[in-house]
Amino acid sequence: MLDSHKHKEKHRDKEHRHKDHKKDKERERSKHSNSEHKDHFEKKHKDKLKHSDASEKHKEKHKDHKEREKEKRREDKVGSLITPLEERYTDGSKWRFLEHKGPVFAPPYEPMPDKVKFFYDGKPMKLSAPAEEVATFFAKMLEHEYTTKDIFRKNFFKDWRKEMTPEEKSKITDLNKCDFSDMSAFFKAQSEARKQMSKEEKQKIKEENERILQEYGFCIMDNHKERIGNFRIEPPGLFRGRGDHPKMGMLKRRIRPQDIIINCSKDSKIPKAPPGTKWKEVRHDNKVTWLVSWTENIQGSIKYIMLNPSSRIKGEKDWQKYETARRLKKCVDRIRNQYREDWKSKEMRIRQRAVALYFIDKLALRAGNEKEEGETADTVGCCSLRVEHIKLYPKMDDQEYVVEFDFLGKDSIRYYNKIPVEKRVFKNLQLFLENKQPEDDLFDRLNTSILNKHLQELMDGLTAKVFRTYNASITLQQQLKQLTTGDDSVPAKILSYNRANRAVAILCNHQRAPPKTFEKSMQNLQTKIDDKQSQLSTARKQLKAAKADHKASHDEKSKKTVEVKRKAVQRIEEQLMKLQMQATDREENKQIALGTSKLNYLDPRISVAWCKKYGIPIEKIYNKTQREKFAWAIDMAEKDYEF
DNA sequence: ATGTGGACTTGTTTCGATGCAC
DNA sequence: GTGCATCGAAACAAGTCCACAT
Repeated sequence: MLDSHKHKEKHRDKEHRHKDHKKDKERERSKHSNSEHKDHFEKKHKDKLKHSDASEKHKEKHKDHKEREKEKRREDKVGSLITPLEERYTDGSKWRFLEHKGPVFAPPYEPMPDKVKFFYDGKPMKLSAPAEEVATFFAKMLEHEYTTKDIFRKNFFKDWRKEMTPEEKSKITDLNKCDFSDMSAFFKAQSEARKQMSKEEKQKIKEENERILQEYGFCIMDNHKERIGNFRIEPPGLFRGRGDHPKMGMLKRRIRPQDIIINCSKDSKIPKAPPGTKWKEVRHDNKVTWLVSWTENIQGSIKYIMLNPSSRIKGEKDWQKYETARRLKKCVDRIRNQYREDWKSKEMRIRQRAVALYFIDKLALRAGNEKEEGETADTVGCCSLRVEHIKLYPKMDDQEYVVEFDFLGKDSIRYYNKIPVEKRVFKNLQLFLENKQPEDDLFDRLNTSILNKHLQELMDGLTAKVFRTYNASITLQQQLKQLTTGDDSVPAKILSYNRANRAVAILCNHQRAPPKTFEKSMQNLQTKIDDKQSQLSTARKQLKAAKADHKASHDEKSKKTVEVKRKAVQRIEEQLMKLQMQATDREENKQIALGTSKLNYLDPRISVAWCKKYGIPIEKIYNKTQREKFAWAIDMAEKDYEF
């Protein structure tokens, strides 16, 4: 009794300190960003001084003016981006005013035409509307591999039966006797018909979508009209978990207004629920960023409607993330020395923590939270690695102390890697493995919460995932420096950029299945290259002939011809080179997905600076959406930006 | 310490528009 | 114009991390 009381007391005390500490943290953070900001502008001014040269005074003056304009714009923009963050958000509030129109619901179920039949045990059977709707979900997926999986079928059938009338329930007892093929064919025809629609019809649908977007796709947050990310409620259907998910095939039920929580400001126009319905709740919580939420029935988790990545609120958060990673850059050496020291600790928990952190740092592994067994696919991250996921080889080929990793990570993507490690790490791993079964935790004295608490003490705001961000961004920067050659052509530079990006994607294990049409499209490209090559040799011959002709005649006309031919050769050479770059890029990219790292791990200012330094149009690196998401960086970074 | 709900980021897959060769 | 490959966007699943309760 007494003990537990004491324990509580201590705990509360700790909490207090924790909270105070947090306030300090916020202040600390503000200071940081302020000085970053000042640095940024000071450096630029210095540059300008250096550049001013008497001979170029006029030009410089003009540029100066333009620069000033630009700078002012940037200052305004950055000002609006940063200042409010610091002034307004120290209390944790995310906005002052929020107004929106609520979500767009999935269209109601449209019963199938009577001519489309469902067969049970070979005989046609008319289903009640609710049972029929769920049947259509299965029918629509009939071509998909999912429907052949046992768990999927079992879960689907169980949930489907819940929607049936008592009569249907007693009759339909075996999924194998269900024939959805007619329904499936109907949907295939339907989607075919959609593709065949006339231009006018397609245009009409497009316009209607645009109208809905205009009405529901935007909100007002603190004086700004902002794009909403996902304003449509997810329609009902069958749950498609990834990997070996124990819940695949379960019915994802239809979300109704009475399931919806609306979040907006008190003084805004409150969104109206559809006629005859009511929201579950309307709240006014400005400590969160979401506009709409509901609870999903598969895992019981909450889903949200939030703003688009281009919004101020997401942009600021993104910017903050990279600033944290840059602060890690400043102290990463210290932290690395520290964990190397900790490999020698007499305490097991500290050794485990240090080895895990080493993996997170070196291999960019994810933290690895515990998951509820049986609720999701069996996947792991660093802290949740099990004995069965690693193998130790004291010697392998010509390397010593090799660790082989083989496990399923996020989204059940396989992580396979063999890496030599320091002897001390290896010895520690051997120690951690002692007297354990394959299914036991490798780091039995560690979890993400312990690790993150430790990291927090090493650096304010540091968590496991910051290492991924940091290592990804620093790798991009180093690789760009290493691979880019100043006098390369633009396509060659872009190949270098993609290679740098690729190094990061490999580090983060962002794999992809080679596209189904990969071989073919590679061949097509090769044919193009071959064609170009023969074009080139023809053009070269023509140039030679023209030169000879000119040598003989020495007239103006032949001179012109030589020039024309020379130009032609040059053009074709360029085209050929571009194609070859493309082929190389595609081949190297066969099993690598660049998108995720580009979007989530690479400080966009590195890319912006690189573009500016080498005169590459930003459009070659970022598409429209990406430019919108990274608007803050495009505006902020100069050619000398350093991560 | 441990568990749980909640909020937010990160990730793959699917869908749909676009552009290109024929 | 047609069919098809490619690409961008939407959809939505699956992580991380934190606060709070016990």
